[in-house]
Amino acid sequence: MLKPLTQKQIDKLISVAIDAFGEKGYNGASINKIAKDAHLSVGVIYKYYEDKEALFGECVKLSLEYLEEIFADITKNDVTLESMIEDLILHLQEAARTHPEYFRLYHQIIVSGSPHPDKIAHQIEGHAASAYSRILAEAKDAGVVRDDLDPQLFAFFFDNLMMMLHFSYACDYYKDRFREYCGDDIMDKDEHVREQLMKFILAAISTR
Amino acid sequence: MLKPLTQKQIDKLISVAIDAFGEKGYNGASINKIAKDAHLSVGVIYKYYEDKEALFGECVKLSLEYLEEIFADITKNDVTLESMIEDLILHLQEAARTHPEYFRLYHQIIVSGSPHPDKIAHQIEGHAASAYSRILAEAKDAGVVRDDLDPQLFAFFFDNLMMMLHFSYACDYYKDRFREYCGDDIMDKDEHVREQLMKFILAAISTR
Amino acid sequence: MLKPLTQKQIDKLISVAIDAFGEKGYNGASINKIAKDAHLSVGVIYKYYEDKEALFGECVKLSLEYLEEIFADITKNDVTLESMIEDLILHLQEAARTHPEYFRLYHQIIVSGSPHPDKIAHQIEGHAASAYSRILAEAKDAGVVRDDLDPQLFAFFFDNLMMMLHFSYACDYYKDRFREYCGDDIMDKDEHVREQLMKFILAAISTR
Amino acid sequence: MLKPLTQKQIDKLISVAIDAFGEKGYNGASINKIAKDAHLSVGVIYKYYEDKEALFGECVKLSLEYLEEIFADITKNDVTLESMIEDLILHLQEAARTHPEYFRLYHQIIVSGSPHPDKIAHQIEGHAASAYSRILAEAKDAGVVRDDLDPQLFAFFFDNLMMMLHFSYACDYYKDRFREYCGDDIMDKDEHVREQLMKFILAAISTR
DNA sequence: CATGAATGAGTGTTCATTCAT
DNA sequence: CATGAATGAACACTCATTCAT
Repeated sequence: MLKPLTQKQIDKLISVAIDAFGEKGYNGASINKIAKDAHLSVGVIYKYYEDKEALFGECVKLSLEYLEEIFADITKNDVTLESMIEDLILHLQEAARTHPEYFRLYHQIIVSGSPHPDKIAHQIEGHAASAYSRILAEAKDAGVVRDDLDPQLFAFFFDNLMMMLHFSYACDYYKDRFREYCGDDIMDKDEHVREQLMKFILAAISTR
Repeated sequence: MLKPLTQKQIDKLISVAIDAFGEKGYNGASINKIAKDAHLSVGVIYKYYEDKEALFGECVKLSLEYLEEIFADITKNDVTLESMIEDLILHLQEAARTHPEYFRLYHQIIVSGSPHPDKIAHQIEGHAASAYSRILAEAKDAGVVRDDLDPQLFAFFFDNLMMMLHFSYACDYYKDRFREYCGDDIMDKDEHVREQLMKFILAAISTR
Repeated sequence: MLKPLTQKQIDKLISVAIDAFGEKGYNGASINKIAKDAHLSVGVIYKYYEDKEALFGECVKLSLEYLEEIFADITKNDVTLESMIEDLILHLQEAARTHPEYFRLYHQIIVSGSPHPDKIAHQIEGHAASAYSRILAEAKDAGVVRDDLDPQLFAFFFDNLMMMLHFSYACDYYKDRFREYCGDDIMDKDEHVREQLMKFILAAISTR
Repeated sequence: MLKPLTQKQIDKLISVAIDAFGEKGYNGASINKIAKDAHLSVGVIYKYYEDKEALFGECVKLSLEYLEEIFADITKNDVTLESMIEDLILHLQEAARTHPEYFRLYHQIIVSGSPHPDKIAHQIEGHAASAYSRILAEAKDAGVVRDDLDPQLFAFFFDNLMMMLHFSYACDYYKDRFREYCGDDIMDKDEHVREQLMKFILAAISTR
């Protein structure tokens, strides 16, 4: 951080790289093109990052940190289970719209067999997992959640729905699929989607 | 070795290719490496497949056919909604275990970088979507499904859970995530997972 | 010639090969395509010809033999210098029209650095050279040819004109060039060309 | 060696490329081999030239420019028809000796296999054709040229002789042929050749 | 030290040649 | 022995990485 590259330049680099990796994949993205788009020399990138994989790793790390914030925000506000879930969905919808590139990159991690990024990614998964588990444990104690569900599996299913939700707002393929399932104007009905997903989840987990 | 490739050799080629494409993606996989791993010459691949895209296409086609069978099997047995869903989950669990490479390839198609991702992958979606719609329509007619849910969104959420399920058995990243959520031995408890997922889904969709 | 391939098959092969080499050049022509077009297996070609170069050499040899015949024909008829030249031009015009492929191939030899074919080609050049020299020597003795011309250079200039003439009827590039110089309908005025070329040559060589 | 290629290196590259293309033709020449011979990496060629065709194009362009100079030089000196022709022959002899590679390349363009042969080569023709036409038109006006010759065909025959002349000094096959016609020492008697060719041409075209 | 042009291993693909059948 | 599918070196071209400036 004390090196000749300003923070602004690094931010630009990472931002350009996240876009590139997210759109074209690890192999499809070109370091040289990233350098050009970030108005940087290739050389300087290699001063900061060992190789392509390291740059990819950094992008991933930062994207995940961003995602982390979303979850952090939610669990801060101590409210009802229902409002928590609604909040989470709302945040994900908004985040996936304003920063689809982070989600797209997240999606690329899964597919790129790089050994390094995984660790970072799982770190953030861990956060989500524990966040969800906490929410659910509390809800269970409050008696609003049925107790014949394995809380871990529940959190897992829940996160699955959340992941697919944000991918469906951020990634082209999933966007198409979303429209195919729900009609071309589904992307204009965030509230309806939110409401329905809440109904789905609440019914799934609530005591009768 | 100078007379036509045996079926075994072709199978080996396709199997190697599916692995390669599934692991490294379309761009990351190398035809020359595939040839070497399949103990074949590069040239012979080009006798059987016009180009890399054609080989990829063949891999996709075969994977697709395999996935189709799963859905075909399920809807054949005319049974209750509950047993249908159970059947589906069971089949997906088994399929994702015995042929994870098909699901990995499927996943690669979804992330950018593969040629014609739309055409190819939407075929699978189409099959799944219509299978789900049918199941659900029947169930609704039978009055076992609540009617305050948008049927399209419902099918969408349902498919989301199914996709995440098979990816969680087939793709390394998702496998790790699965274990992180549910414990290292979760992959040995298929029945438990199935049972819990059924509970989750049935509660979500059933009339009270 | 006693081998399983009939003479007809060999003829077909050579004919196809001459077309291919003449049109696409040595490198551009494909042995496999030649085999296919000649309804022969690749293998059998390699039984008859050591390699691609040998096949090319054979094509060249046969083409040149064909050209040789033209010259042989002419010098047989003992006539005046004038009629000889006219005969030669006429023959070349006809030959270049009926068998442009031989001339096209001849043209390719010049350009292909193959060491072998040259010898064969020069052989035929030798024939032409001596034919021309003879004609001119006789004419000189008869006093119709000026004697301040080096007979060898004369024969050379004369042959140059003849070569360019047949290339101009047989090879695409030279055909275009011909038309560009003399108008689009020049190919329909063989007699005019012949007459003019004779005037040109006779004036060049005759005693005043 | 990591800062821009020096002009010397580029010149070397083009020179090597012209040799390669001129000797083996467009298809026969290998970019990788050219790079090696020019002591350059393959990659750098592609920094300077879009693709093989572009490199070939540059070689052709330079050769063309050189050939143009020859014709430009000649017509500058306003002299008699005779001296013009002598000048032209002299220039062609010298040029074909000092830069045979340009003429060899020119010849390669003519035979099929090169990209865009028409566009490229006709440019040269155009220059020559217009040069000849001008020369002859002037000569005709001056009454030194007989008027029973089709001026277009005349220019054509004239150019034919000039083309064969320079090819005979530049291309191996034609060189051998030249020697066979005129003796092994013919290449050492440029003046004699020039004188004889002039006699030949002047007699062919002059009024008696 | 940052630069960015040069590098060269690696890519997809072709085709002259071989050799099991 | 003829066949023609298989072979694999070679091709044009790319791009992550290096290093002279």
